[in-house]
Amino acid sequence: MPSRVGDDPSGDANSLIDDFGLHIGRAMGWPPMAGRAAGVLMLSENPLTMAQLQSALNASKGSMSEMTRLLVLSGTVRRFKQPGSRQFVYEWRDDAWIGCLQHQLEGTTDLLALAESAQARGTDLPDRQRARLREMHEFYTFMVERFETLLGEYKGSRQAD
Amino acid sequence: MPSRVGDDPSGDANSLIDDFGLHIGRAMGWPPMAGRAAGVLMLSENPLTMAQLQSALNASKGSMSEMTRLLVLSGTVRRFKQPGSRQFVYEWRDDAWIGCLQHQLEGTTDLLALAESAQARGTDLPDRQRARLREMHEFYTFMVERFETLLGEYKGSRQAD
DNA sequence: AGTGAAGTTCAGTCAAGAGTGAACTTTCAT
DNA sequence: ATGAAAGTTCACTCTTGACTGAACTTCACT
Repeated sequence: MPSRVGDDPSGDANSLIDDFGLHIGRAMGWPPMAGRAAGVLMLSENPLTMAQLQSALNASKGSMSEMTRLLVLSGTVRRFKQPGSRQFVYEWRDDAWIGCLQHQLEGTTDLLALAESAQARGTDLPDRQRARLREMHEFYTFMVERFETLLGEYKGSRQAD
Repeated sequence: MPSRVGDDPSGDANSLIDDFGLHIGRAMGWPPMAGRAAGVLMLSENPLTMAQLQSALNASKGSMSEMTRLLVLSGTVRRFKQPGSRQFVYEWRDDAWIGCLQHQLEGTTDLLALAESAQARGTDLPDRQRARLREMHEFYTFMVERFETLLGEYKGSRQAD
């Protein structure tokens, strides 16, 4: 079972891949496999076909289909066809981290929505509880606003390169 | 099975509790039960004993022990004894959201550590891959720094009240 | 239109993790 | 010191969700 990474099939590179799987996967709310796929693509010189990804990760075709779907959806990976080829290849995007930041913003926005709904459903509660729901709402309002700023700022800092 | 929330045992309040369980629990990397417990405490007029939490959530003693441990550790809930009582009570903290923000900061710091380790392990890779690892490192450096600012700012905005 | 390769879907299997409850330890009032 | 109540631990069960693989669909070239 060859599992090449870049051109270095060492155990080191593989443990790095697995670390990505565990940590980035968890951070993004992905299954471990998606994080590992992200790691492989990040460390690959060239775009990879699904078959290459599959053998690098020692995984099934079905799983690869799902993972590439997730990665493309998240904005971290680009999917395209090389001219004259009938199969897709996948490549880590230069602006991948913008996608991750956007993803965090979306998650926070969902929690803001929950806070709003909670506040709306709790109008007839005693003062203290209403105050708590208000604090929650204020917190997530603050967070969403700041995340938006952060996203703009990060995009800007990259264009300045 | 009485599951009172505040003084309103309606289905509405319970579905709100379950929403907390699903969304906040997920956001904090907790099991659903911890998020539900957080919800009950947030919506309770008075501090609750473990027995009260248990009956509100219709859960086991062992589970309550673990959940209160998580919540106290996260900094969202305070555990103390009322004078003359032999049992602990649990109360949602005024500064609970600071704990959540700190938690996010810690998660991001872990990813920064991963990025550093990845960069260190990838010094002999070709340019393109090294550049990707550098971008990852820069991204998480940026995020940790900004989260720290955010935390300070949020703390400040609360003191101004 | 026909053919084979590429990609997707989905029912089933397997593993990870949440929750339980009984046994155990700690704590405190007497 | 003793005993009852409070709290913790842990082996087990049950649920959830990740991954597989075979059947199916889509696509591009002839």
